[in-house]
Amino acid sequence: MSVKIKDVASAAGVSVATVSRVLGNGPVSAELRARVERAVLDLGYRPNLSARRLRSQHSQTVGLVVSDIRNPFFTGVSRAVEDAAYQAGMRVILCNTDENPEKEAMYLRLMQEERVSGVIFSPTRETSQHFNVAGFDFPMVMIDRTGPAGQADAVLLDNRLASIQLVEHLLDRGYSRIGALFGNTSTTGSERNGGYEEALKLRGLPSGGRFVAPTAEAAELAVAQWLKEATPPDALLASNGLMLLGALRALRAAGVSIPARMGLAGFDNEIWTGLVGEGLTVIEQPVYQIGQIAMEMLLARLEDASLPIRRVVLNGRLIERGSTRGPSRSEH
Amino acid sequence: MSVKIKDVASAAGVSVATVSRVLGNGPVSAELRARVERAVLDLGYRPNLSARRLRSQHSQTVGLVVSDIRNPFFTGVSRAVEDAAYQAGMRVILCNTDENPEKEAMYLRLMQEERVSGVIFSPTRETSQHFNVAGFDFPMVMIDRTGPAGQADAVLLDNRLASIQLVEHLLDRGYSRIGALFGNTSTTGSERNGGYEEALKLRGLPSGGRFVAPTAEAAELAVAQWLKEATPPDALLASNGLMLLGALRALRAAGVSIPARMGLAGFDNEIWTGLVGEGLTVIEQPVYQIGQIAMEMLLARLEDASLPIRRVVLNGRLIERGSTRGPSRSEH
DNA sequence: CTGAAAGCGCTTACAG
DNA sequence: CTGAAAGCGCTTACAG
Repeated sequence: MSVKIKDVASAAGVSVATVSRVLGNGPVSAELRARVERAVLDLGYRPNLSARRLRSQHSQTVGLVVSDIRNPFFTGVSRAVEDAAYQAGMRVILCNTDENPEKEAMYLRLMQEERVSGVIFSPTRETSQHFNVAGFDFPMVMIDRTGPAGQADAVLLDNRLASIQLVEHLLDRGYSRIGALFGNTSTTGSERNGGYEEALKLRGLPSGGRFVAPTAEAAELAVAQWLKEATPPDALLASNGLMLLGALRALRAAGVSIPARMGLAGFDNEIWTGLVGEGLTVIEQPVYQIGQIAMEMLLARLEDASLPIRRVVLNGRLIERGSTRGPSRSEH
Repeated sequence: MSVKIKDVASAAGVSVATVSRVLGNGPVSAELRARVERAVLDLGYRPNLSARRLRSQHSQTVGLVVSDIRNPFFTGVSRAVEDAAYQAGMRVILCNTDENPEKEAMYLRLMQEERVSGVIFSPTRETSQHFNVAGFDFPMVMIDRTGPAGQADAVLLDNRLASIQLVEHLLDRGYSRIGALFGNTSTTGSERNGGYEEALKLRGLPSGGRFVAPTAEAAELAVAQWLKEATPPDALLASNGLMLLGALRALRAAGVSIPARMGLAGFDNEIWTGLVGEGLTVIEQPVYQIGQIAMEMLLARLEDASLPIRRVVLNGRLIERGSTRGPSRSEH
């Protein structure tokens, strides 16, 4: 079948150990090294990574476990993780869990079978509550969502602060009945709701965040219903790109003008948020950096397992656009 | 360290061969099977996939080599490939090549080292021209872009037809000077240009497609310059989602009204194309199916290497939106 | 610096 | 149906 280390050894007239050392940059005389390199090229030899992993007990592989790679946030993160991983000579295995705790469990089992070096994980709230990092042979870095309190490294957005910024921006612009939609499957939703409530309470205003599935469809439905109620909000905050999209669709379908009749703001600076109407006000997350830092933290821990557990909290950036320019004066 | 098959064997009082057979659904008596399964559960045993792969000579892994996972087309494809792969008990290794032939070569070498079962590949034109599928030990399925003529399975859009549909639609709507932007790194761009020229020639109209890097930035620049020329087009066709975005930005920056002063249409039904202004007319690609079919073709070939080489060509779907409603009458 | 030998954790003929 | 043994392709002590 394919050429193996033994073939290279005979072609170069050395032992397999020497070939292995050349490949691994071990101590080899210049002459033998040259002969081996010649033979590798001539034969087109490619080491078998399964054999190498089995023998060396290092898989040089990291798992990336997220809900759906098609969520632009995770798309961006994954690209950063890949870049950093390949630079460090590691492979990435990507897993989509669809916010489903059973799939999460299944993929984590798979990661064990792969004997991955580590995992970068964005868990559902359910999973993060009752699972024990100690039950796994590999370190984990949580991204976007907190894992079990203090058990693992994490890189997160300051969700509370971001929500506060968004709410205060809306209030400054003259909106007063601020509604909000949060995802019900992650800790992120709860944290953002926390900031939202805090900011309103500070001004003595009532809050009324609603929790729905973190999808465009669920958000669209929720907003459509909300508009039919007695006192609908005059501004809406949506907790991720998909939900912001759903909210926008519902408002358009109902003919509610933005920003006059309804202010609209949310999370994730996706391409379309800058193109739609006069633009949607959003909190931009440092997506690429989140992936990059997660990978750095993982590599650091692989170097030194005794490192203290770390949480890196990044600030989002408020991008003000037309969708929050303020309510129409005519209503006052 | 971690529990291995030998531990399970002693715990169950059987040989390692029997444990292996239970795991692989081989012929084992009900009694021994039960004892082994008990032991597997008790010990939390997880087979080591590197060892399994080395011994069985089956990696159960496919490589997915694309230019950038953040291109929504490839994001969608990758999700479909993952889904199909995991269902077939296979793993996916994702590689981003950034339209760079050197990275492509590097990752294909890596695929050899992984001893992948097969690769799903979207090559640059340069790579596809002078590379030999026979030089690899694994089968490939090309997606989105033709590989070396007739050497490998492929699943493609009918790019020529799609371009024709787009051009005829623009002509029907009253546009007459139709410009076009195509990516210069793939066969896809050439094919789409072919359809574009053919459709115009049929009506006796001049064509003038321009080839640029398939990025939003390059397209934006190209359109900005085009607008300054003596006779700019009255409609523009852009060959993928990123270029369509760039074109849109350039038109907005120049204050050119769509669809009155300039019709705009392109490829890829990305979310924002339906949200912007009165919507952009696009050809929708069956993204998920492309990934799904690619994986099916790969699995079929792994079953039977003697299968004839196949090309699956899918039709796009024209979605007519406001951006091509027709030029303003005032000009006539 | 170099080589012979052991062994990583499995699967798979081979016998029985 | 079951087990003892060989071997997948490497790396890594161990001697020299």
